[in-house]
Amino acid sequence: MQNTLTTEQSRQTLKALADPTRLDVIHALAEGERCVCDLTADLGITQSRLSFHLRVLRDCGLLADRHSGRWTYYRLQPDALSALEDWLAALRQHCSSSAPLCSD
Amino acid sequence: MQNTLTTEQSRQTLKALADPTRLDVIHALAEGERCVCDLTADLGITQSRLSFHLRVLRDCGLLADRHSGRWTYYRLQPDALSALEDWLAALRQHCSSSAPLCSD
DNA sequence: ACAACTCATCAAATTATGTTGATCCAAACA
DNA sequence: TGTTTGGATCAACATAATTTGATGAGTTGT
Repeated sequence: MQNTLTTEQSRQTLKALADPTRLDVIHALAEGERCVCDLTADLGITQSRLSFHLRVLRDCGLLADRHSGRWTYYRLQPDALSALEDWLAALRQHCSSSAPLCSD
Repeated sequence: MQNTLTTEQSRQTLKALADPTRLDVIHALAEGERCVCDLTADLGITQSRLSFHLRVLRDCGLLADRHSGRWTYYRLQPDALSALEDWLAALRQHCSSSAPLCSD
């Protein structure tokens, strides 16, 4: 329940989510785990390009992977989204606490 | 209360937050409204560089500005953070709903 | 062993972002 | 009016992120 993300981790996650291709990946995985070759077909992008984005998403914890035979399956880690929500909420609360206008 | 952010707006906000200088700006403004010259001094960065980042933050709705005399004051818009939280929560719920593993 | 398949990784090319320094405009003040 | 100040904007440069195409490593099936 507590927010264990550092500012740097949050920044990496924000950056990871701020890309259209990666959001497409996330939406594709929302329906369930998929192997890379299926994702490549679903999204209509090249394999190396997808591999690049999968790595970004995995590195910040948004995805997890699993190897089986010659396939690699990727799945979402919703906890990473929760952690980011917590971090954002803490930031917002800090911002809302005291924000007087300048008296000029 | 409802989330009115489009995917594109959310993406812009995520991108805006994913920058160290801009997070510094947000933290500086958490204590209250400030004029650009004070922010320049507080953050120790050049004026044009700060102006660039203020624009990014204002364009995505995280900041609002106010002109008085020859000064421009910037302040946080915590609602923009709330809206992003809502968008993230919706994304997470969509992701958590049904995510079966592949049977292989 | 060989061939086909899945996927990661690398270098090179491309594109997007951020920084710097100069310039401009408007407001204030002498 | 001339001068200074606060701040935005622009062009040029610097840096970072993404895309592409090629290569390689591991797996499966023949």
